[in-house]
Amino acid sequence: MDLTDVAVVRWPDETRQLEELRRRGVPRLALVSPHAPPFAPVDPLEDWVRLPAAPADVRARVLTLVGRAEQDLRRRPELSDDRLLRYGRWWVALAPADARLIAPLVDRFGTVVGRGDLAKAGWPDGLPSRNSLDVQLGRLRRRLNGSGLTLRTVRSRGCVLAPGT
Amino acid sequence: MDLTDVAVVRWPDETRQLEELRRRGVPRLALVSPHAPPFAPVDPLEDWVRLPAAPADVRARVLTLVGRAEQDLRRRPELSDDRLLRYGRWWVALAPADARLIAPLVDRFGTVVGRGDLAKAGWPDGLPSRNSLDVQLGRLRRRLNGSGLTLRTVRSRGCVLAPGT
DNA sequence: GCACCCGGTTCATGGCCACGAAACAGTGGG
DNA sequence: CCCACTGTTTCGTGGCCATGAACCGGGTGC
Repeated sequence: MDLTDVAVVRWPDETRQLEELRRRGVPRLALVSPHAPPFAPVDPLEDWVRLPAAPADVRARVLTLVGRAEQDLRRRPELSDDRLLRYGRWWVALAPADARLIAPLVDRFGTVVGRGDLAKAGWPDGLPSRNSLDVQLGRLRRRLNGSGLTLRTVRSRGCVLAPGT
Repeated sequence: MDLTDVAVVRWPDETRQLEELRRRGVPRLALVSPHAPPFAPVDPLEDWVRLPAAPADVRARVLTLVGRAEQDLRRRPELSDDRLLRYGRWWVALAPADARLIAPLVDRFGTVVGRGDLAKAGWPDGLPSRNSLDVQLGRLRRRLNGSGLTLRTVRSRGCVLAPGT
C-alpha cells in the first residue's frame, strides 16, 4: 500500500470518475476548483482539498488516505497457487505445509477456524502426531512476522488470522 | 449530534488542547497556520484545513466530522459464537465465562442489566460462590481496556456496557 | 456518633490443561 | 553435499476459573 494506491481526481470536472472510484471503494482525493462548492464526504476513504493547494498539503492528505486504507477491514490477504501469500504490499513464499494450513484461514479471514478444520486442511489423510499442528502453527506464526497479519489463538476454539502485528 | 459537537482548535498554537481532544475521542478540526507543516491524521474523527480558508470550506469539514461521529455512535459490539467480541476495528477473544457473562450486556448495549440477569447468564446452573460474579466482572473490565468499550456499574442496579474508555 | 452491614472491588492462591518453543532427527530436492 | 522442509518429543508457561480474604465508602439502625 503506497501513495500510488490513492486516486486523485479534479472536481467537478471529473465527477464521473469520482463516482466510479466511490463505487469501487478506492481511496480518493478530490482537488476542488477554486470556486466550486465544497462537499462533506462521510466515508473515511474520501477526502478533498481546495485549489490552489501546496504540494505538501496534497501529499499530507494522500498519506492520511493511505493510512486509513491500511487499516481498512475489507482488505484481505490472498494465497496464490504458487504458494505466494500477499497482503497489501507485503508477501512471502510459503512452504507446502504452511500453504495448506493457511488456506482455510485466508478463506475465513477474521473469523475463527477450528483446530479440526486446520488439521484436515494441513494433513488431508490424518494428523501424524499429537501436536504437530501446534508446531506447524508456530512456524507459520513466525513466517507472518512483519506482514501486518497475525495468527491469534482462541483458546479451545481454534485460530484467527487477522490484521495486526 | 450537531455542529457544536466538533471541537475546532488552532494548530500549532493549541497543540495541547488537540492532544487532549484526541485522548478523549472528540471529533476535532485543526485550523493550520499558513506556514505550519501539514499533518496526516489517520483517525477519521480528525481533520484539518489550511488557513486562510473560506467559512463554507470549514463548515463542510465540520459536517464531515459530524457525519462520521454519528456513524460511530450507531456502532454496536458483536459477539460471535466463537467468542470473538468485535467493536469497530477492535476485537478480542473472550474466555468462555467472559463470553457468557457479556452476552446480555451486548444484547442490551447501553442499558442497565441487573446482577441477577448477569449471574443467570454467566452461571446457568447456579452461582458458584458469593463474589465470583464480581471477580469475573473485574476480569471482563480489564479485557475491555483499549477497546473503546467500558463496563460501568450502577450501584444497586447492575451494569452497563457502553462506548467510552 | 458509632457500629454494622451491604454492595462493590481488588488481591493472592492453587489446580488444571491448552498451547507454545526449543531441540533433534529423518528425508528429499537442487 | 547442503539446506529447506517436516515430524516428533519434551518441557515450560500462562490462561482460566473457583475460592477466600481484605478493603472501602455509604447507608442505616441504635
